[in-house]
Amino acid sequence: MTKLKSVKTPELDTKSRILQAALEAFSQSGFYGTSINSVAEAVNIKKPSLLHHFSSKEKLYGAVLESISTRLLSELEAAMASSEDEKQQMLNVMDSFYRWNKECPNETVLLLREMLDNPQRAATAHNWYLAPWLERLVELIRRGQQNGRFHELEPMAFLYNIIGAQHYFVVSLPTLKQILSASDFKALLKQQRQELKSLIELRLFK
Amino acid sequence: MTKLKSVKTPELDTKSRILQAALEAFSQSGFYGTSINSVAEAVNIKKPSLLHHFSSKEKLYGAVLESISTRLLSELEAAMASSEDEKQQMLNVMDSFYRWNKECPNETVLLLREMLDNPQRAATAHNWYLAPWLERLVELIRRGQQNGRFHELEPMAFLYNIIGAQHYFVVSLPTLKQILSASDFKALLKQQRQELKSLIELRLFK
DNA sequence: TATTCACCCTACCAACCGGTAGGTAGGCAC
DNA sequence: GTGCCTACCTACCGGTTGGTAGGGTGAATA
Repeated sequence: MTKLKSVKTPELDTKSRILQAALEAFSQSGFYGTSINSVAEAVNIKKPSLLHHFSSKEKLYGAVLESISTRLLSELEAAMASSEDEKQQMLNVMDSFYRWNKECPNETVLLLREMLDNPQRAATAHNWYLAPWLERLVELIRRGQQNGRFHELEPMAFLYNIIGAQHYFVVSLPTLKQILSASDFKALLKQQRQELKSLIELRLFK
Repeated sequence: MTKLKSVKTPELDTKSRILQAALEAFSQSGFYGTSINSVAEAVNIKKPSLLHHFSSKEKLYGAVLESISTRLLSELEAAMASSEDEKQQMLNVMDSFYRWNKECPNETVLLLREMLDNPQRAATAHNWYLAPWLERLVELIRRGQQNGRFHELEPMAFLYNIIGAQHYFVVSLPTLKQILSASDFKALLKQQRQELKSLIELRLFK
């Protein structure tokens, strides 16, 4: 088991520090690969003290997932409220998704892991993390198509490819970083973003 | 731990049956979530007998990865040799990638898991499973661009988005299957494939 | 016939897992 | 003071893990 680097934000209370360390651990090693002991060590407490705050490993894992989910949802709401224009709204939402990926790669990875480990739970109806994003964006595209501003295409299939491309790119960044030189890596980051934007504009916008 | 259904192909020798069961187990539960005992049970032998064929869990895991890797490589060679025309070659390779995803979702999932679990090992230079695909396709696109048959774009960024979209779609199929009705699911399968093809033709082909 | 060897087994091990029992120290209310 | 709370601790539990030791068997080899 790799030792986790300790979380150094003493201004947070213990519970938040546990959540933070757990997010990092679960995203790096997965549910089974993470021991609550290692999480406890990362926040400099003993295992029973951690279990005082979260009564079981499952509960801790659930709390991490929930904190991600609520945060992601509020991000979406903000992005949707930003504009009235369909094209701009579309770009804003994708931008918001990109920013989340970039700022919280741990969360991105963990949600993908959850989908691999537990597809049935990940899919429990409205709990699935991508569901609200897809729903809102499908509506948005349909609206744009009725207004004659978007090309005719299957919104779901299109969105899944775009979001999937972005999602996959983010989770493979650690690998790419090891393969490419620093300058190539940085260039690819920019190019991928631009390329994705081109795909959206070329395929969706009239 | 979920019990694995036993592999019922008695014509294979034990070693191959172990590999097969291990692939399924690792892809479903990951390295830490899989016990070699459960793999042994799936092929109706005891744990020490499994360890007779693969001397450790790591070795078994490595053997599974290697068998996938060699298979994937031969798939690529076949696809590249299929045509001289750049456009057709491009479509053939993507088709080959698609077929692999479809026929061996376990392998697809496992390789993604490996990237999440162990980015540094996954990236060990020429071992990375996508490296040969990307290399060959980058060359192909460059050639097409010189011939004036492909649009000017950054091959790597374009390819990563396309392959990422396909890859991500495959690993989320189990989740999607639980969310959508059977007919919607089937329709989405078709639409996504068509949509991806449209993206390639629209963005790359002149 | 004697020996080797691949294959599979039972029995066992130390290490680690998630979780519990029970106790201590300090803060706050009365 | 007493009582009660939160936060943390040490010590321990049963169960599971990856891996080892060593024995049996049957087919090939000398």
